Amino acid sequence: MITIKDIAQKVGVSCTTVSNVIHGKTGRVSAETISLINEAIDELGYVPNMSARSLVSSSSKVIGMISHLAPNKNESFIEDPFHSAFIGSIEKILRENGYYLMLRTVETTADLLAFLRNWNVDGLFFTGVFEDEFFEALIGLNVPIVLIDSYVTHPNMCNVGLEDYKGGYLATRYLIEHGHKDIAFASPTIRERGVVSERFLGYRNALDESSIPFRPELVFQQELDIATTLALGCNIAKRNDITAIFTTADILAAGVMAGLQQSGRKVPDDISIIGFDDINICHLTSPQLTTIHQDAPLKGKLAVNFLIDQLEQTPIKDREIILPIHLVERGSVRYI
Amino acid sequence: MITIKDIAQKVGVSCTTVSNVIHGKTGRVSAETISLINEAIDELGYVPNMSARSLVSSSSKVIGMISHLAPNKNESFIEDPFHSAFIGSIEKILRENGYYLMLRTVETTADLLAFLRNWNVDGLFFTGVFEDEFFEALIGLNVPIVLIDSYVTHPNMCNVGLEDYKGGYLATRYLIEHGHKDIAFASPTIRERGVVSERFLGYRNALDESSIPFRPELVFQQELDIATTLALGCNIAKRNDITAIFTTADILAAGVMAGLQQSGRKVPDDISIIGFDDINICHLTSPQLTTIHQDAPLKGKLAVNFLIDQLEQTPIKDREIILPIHLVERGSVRYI
DNA sequence: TTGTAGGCGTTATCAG
DNA sequence: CTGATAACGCCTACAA
Repeated sequence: MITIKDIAQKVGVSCTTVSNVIHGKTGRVSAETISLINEAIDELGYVPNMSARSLVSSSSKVIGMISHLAPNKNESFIEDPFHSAFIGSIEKILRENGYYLMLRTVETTADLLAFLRNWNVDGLFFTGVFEDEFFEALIGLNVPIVLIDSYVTHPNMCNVGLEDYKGGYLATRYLIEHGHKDIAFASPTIRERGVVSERFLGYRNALDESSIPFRPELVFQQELDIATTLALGCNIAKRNDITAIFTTADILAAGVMAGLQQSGRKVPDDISIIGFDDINICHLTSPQLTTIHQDAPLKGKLAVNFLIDQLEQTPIKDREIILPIHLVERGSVRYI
Repeated sequence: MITIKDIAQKVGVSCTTVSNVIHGKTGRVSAETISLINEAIDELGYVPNMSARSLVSSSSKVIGMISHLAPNKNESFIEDPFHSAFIGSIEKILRENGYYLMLRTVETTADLLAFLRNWNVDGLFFTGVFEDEFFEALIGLNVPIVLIDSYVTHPNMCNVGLEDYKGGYLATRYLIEHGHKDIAFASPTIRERGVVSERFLGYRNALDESSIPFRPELVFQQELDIATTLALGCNIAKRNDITAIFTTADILAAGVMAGLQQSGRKVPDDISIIGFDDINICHLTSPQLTTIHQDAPLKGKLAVNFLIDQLEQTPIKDREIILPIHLVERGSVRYI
């Protein structure tokens, strides 16, 4: 392993000088020394030892992308295909800024704390955090945190989110404008202050606005795994009191649509359906899925920028970015 | 930050003893001291500093999951939904064994080398490596490497793969048994010694075995992004000389099927199609996709076990595991 | 403009 | 059975 010492020896200077040059503290170093050092670095192929740096500087350049799992569940890190969409985008921008991305699943607060201290983690990303004990633990941490798709805010954190309420509202109004009155709402569990509850609110208000009574029996909450979503489609297929479904995730919409079709119902002839996210899958269903579009890579990018601003102490104007959504018309909704 | 020193002081022993207890070198420590130390560790919430460990022991417990990107391309880390499926599985098992997972994209060999030395990376995962300059660089590394889905082998590495040839063969024979003769082959670029070329070989041999002449014009190679796969479906829809398609990825099959359907062709009435992987998407198409099944979580699990065996110097019998595949009949193939 | 020295938290060696 | 001590690679006062 080539160390700073090696290159200091080769050039005939001290470690300090080498270190200074590496860090651009070039004010008090002769131009010649600088280029000599840089040459040696290239030649010997010097690469900094991050562990040593981390040890001495209490900054590690390690960013954690945390998945908070319920202790009993046996899920994998990336369940929803949408979730995984911006990990790539995040890794890319972090890397370009000299950071490293660790993926880590934690079950308890203690797990998370241990992880942070194990590596002197510089910053964290979370998605879909709720206002629970876990969040309480988060706010005590003195590590920059960026929350994605979370409706919990705190002066210590930044948030990147979406016009979820508007998305729910637009989707529902769109269905209403197409003559639908019996509109189901399908989603994962609606949790207080979560993305889904915002979308649900949009749904409710669009209904209210058109004086369509809200019927609790048209709200379906379940997991996002394929089997469950298919089953939901099959169940809805048996009923005659639903003409349209607003679904809070494309993956859910696709499952429900498949369930409906496998039960002999036609989309959109018998039942209209609208999704959320605008992931690739929208193009794979027939008919293609009408949905609420969001820009996942941009979300990732903004999240990283937030984190980096916090890390580099760049003064941050806003601590929150709400990305716009818009409706994309495809073929899964019809006029009745 | 609580250090080993803190707990040594609290208990009234030396750092050495604490370190020894932590590492289970408990042979020469009194039972009382041991429990005292363990209590203090719990009470003070001691967590090891991995950087310090890494610095002194030249083992970091960091495992890299590397994505090798062509320098110009602007892809994200996880393009194929199948690819992402076992990252979760890998993270889980690594974690259970005391390792940490870093995601990293590299463009050049130099990038990779720098990353390895930055963190004293203990081991690496790669997927879909070919026999190119990049691979040449890999074999020079003295780091345990597990290759996933790669048909390059080397005494220094372990491989986890699939019965790709058999998969291609079974899929094609299945189509032939259903009366098809005009069978297209759709895949990403067929590269020498790659997964796809093995599947292609299976396709060729199944054809040969039934004395069906191979027609190069029925081989379609393109990217896996949705737009391209849809376009392929549309193109095939225009032809009348194809009754069935073997596709080397479900995501591709789904796109082609959608393209066909959007062009007014019926699956499987007009054209039969069979996929590969058996990802969730198979259940979302209508008809559901007949495909070649593989067990992605198991693949991840075996890959990690391989790596850990290498890391812990466990003697390894085989350096290669080929996972079995089997055909799953659903609704996208019909008799003609 | 450059060098010296101390220390970050941990482990290993070797002596008590 | 236990404890000093040096070393890992790097950074930062402070000194020259």
